[in-house]
Amino acid sequence: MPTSFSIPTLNDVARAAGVSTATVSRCLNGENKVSQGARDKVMKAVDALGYTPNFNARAMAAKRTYTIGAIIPTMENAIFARGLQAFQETVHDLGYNLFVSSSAYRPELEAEQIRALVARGVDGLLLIGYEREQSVYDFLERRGVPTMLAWSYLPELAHASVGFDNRASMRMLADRVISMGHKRIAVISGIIDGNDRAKGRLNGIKDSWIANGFDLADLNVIQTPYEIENGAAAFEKLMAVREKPSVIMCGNDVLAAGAMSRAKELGYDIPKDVSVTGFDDIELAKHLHPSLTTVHVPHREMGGTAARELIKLIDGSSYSVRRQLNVSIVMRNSLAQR
Amino acid sequence: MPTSFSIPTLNDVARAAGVSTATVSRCLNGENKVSQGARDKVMKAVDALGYTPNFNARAMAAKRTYTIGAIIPTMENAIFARGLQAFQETVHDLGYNLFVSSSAYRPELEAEQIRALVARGVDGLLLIGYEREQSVYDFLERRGVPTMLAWSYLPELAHASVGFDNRASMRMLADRVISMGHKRIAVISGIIDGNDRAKGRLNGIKDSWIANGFDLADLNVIQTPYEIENGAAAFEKLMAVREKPSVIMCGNDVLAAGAMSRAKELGYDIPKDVSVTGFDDIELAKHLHPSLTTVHVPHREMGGTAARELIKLIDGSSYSVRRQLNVSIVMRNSLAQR
DNA sequence: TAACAGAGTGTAAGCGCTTACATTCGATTC
DNA sequence: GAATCGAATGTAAGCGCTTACACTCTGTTA
Repeated sequence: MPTSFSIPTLNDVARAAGVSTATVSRCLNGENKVSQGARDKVMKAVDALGYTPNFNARAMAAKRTYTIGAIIPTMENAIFARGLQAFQETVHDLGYNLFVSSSAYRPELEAEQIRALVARGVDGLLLIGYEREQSVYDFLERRGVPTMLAWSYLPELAHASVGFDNRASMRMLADRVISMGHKRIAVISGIIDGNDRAKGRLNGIKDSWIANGFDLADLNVIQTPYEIENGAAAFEKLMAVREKPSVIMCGNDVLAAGAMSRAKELGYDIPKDVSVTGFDDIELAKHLHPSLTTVHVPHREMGGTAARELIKLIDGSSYSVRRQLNVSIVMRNSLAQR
Repeated sequence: MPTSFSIPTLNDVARAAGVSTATVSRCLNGENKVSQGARDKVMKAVDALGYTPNFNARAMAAKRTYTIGAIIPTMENAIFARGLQAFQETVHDLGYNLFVSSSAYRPELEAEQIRALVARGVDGLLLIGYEREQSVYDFLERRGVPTMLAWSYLPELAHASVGFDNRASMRMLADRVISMGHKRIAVISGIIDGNDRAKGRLNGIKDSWIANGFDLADLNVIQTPYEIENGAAAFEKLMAVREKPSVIMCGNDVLAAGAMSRAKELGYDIPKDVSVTGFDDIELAKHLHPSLTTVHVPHREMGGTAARELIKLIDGSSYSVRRQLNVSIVMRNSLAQR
């Protein structure tokens, strides 16, 4: 008999309802081969005892957790917020729970978190980007954990993924910028080491720069972590040269927001004195002044698709998608003809 | 003998190392009563097999998970980011893992997530604010799950908490605003239903308003979810009256950012035509133009303290803190004398 | 030299579930 | 009326760990 101090178990419920543990379990798991009478008794007992199934025991016996893990590089800014929100809503609708952790852009921390999540028996995993040690992929493979990669797309990628081509997208924007007459471009990039998205975006600019006949040596680039303040500092540094750039292209909207902020402080008129571009099209972008020209990423679509496809994988589908999403340039007021 | 397809277990390691499962377990859990020889054999076997402990089994046997759960209202904007980051870093340093989920400001979702987390055997819980159904607290009490409340402070609160007095803080700001000569205040508040922080902040303004001899009927308030766009829309609505307010006080910096954005679009000069204030002092606040006058909340300190105190509770301390943190007004350029 | 302490190790009993398999029993079939 | 069937239920064997308890073997102590 359970004392008032102990947590009720399946056994307690079974005893209270006068049925076997198997029947209780079947009830709780929505199997249909339980009579109405038994079902009623069980539910009454569950309520009376305030029973909640022990998840760990369940996971152990069933080897299924209905839990998905997601590891994102940061929660500090809005970059992943919208996509993750959509991912979360979708997995929830499909009957799964989501656990999120953040790796602070550190590969070794990500690896540790992957192990922790797998050890907890997650049914599937969402990871951002594709650039990580082979050993991580080997581990995932060996443990048979379905994994979805998002935010990046490479046609030759061996893994299930839904994302966009960061390099081509940024190149598209750079082509546009150059076609508007800009001949002096400076770049505020994210840290590219271990970050394929940042690397792709920077390379996209370089591709365009070279293709348009410029010299790579003339392309001034600063790498800095994605924080507003860093964008501001980088802007100041890039403008402290004799031949000032006519446009500053930023690796994402957060850096661009920082750049624009410092620009105003220093008395530059955007876009008359200098143009600024971003990437991502976070909510803030259109509320900046002037509003920010950037690359729109369909974050919600990406999150939703990633969720649905990952769950297909979990359900045993052997076809692993590689879906490329379309991005689009959003022309607003921070970029002007030169 | 484990096939190449099966996941290695403690048993496999024990067999490979030629010791008992108890010895392996003791090794892995850092107990000191294992001889160096045995330890070496075990570690070699662990490496060779690529063994990772099954977390669910461990949780079940040990009734301890070294995992803490946190449920925050939203990940969509930066409000909770800094505090949560500090919380996460601190629990990590103390040997715990953190699982985060977001409730989208919906109490029933929060309750569901609390149950899920508790069922998973988290050792402790971080919750935002104090306003929730008594049944939730009863459940937590019954299950003996140490819980820390943050972002709010009420002296009469029965639970462990570390936060600040939202009402007094906002009142302090409102007093300051009124002392600067403002006689027509309008408010863009968060949704107060089920949100004690938003409610406290709004009441703080009302307290000040009344104490300074004004009529509550003259205080124009709009409630809206914390999103930039909503702040913009609310601003427009509040300004569309004959007697325009001289200052718009916002429930947080996100709403203020939206308000300022729309203000510029509509051609208002801040702070000459209308002043704007925020709350939280997120990174964006000082990068807005003009920079935003707001209430600085020591988010990192709050997160760190919450983590340390929660873990004390988990470790059996019966003293549950109720710590009030000091906030401060940050005077910047969006608020002017009137 | 006998008794004993203590360090290192092993044995095995759970932890709270799910589920394969066995059992029961009334309804149906011939 | 016997044989058969299927739906509802029960029995009990794990799932992979931790840990109380028992045991062995040194080195000490009286």
